[in-house]
Amino acid sequence: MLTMDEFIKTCREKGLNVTYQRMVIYKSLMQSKNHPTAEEIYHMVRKEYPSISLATVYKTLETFAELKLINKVTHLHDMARYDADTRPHHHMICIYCKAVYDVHDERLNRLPLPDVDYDGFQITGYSIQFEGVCPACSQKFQRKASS
Amino acid sequence: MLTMDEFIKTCREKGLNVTYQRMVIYKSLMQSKNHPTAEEIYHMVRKEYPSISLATVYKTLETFAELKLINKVTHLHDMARYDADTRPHHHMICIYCKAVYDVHDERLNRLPLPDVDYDGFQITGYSIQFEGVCPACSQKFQRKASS
DNA sequence: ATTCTTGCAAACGGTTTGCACATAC
DNA sequence: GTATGTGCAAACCGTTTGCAAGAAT
Repeated sequence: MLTMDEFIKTCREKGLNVTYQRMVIYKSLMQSKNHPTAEEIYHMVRKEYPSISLATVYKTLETFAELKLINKVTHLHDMARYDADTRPHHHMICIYCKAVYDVHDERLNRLPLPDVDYDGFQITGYSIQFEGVCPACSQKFQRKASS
Repeated sequence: MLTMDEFIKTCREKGLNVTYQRMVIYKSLMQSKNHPTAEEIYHMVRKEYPSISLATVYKTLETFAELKLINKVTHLHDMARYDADTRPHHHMICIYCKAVYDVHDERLNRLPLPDVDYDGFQITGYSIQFEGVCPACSQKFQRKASS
């Protein structure tokens, strides 16, 4: 959540050309509260810059996310994944290979809910996504880092 | 995670015909530890039942998930969503309209990690997904329930 | 016999890609 | 001037759909 000046400075620092498109896209995302999709951002941005292309929006968002300027909320969005284990449990996702492991830990099933009624939102349950590095990728990564 | 007998019984109870395809798909998912995709299940199932079609696998998994026989791990998998707020925070997802709200609550940022080194998996962070009903859908739902 | 399910192929929709042109530096 | 980014259209790929044939009840 940067000011426009900070955004421009950060782009320069990260070796990213500062274009009008990038500024408008960042501003739109910053002003939006709903975690919009690329298509939604495209429609917002077109009001201010009608000639922008959808492909540019996709490329720009992906670039921002790689440089951690923004976050992709949906880590595992590429393909649906299923689980036959319907007990309440949590998941651990390898940031490299996207493997999903189960976390069964009773303590995590008794979190205090943030508020029974948060902004009028009625919470019925939750699940925790842990991020990290799986054993296999940990090996690869160490090998890569030490070579 | 049902035995095959329980699975058959549950299908009958839920008004689902018991077919060989459904049994093989459920068994494959049950034996798999990696939260497989539809395509992965398709390949596993084909070893035991080569003539099965990918469309059947998709339809079957969706049917199972609707009846809560299995879980879809990826709730928001349909489209990528982005967020300009890079501070650590959590999300609340409306199960009806899939709207995503932010949850900023300091207490939730200090969870005890399940184990520093869980099965060789190095955890670097986490985020919590709360599920529930947003104010707008709550209204719609109440109206529907009381009419 | 009726209803539900399957398999196929075609359609769909979100996302990516290749490439020529334009822009930032 | 060179490297980088943009826009367009086509390709891609995971998923869904319509429908005729087949299986479960």
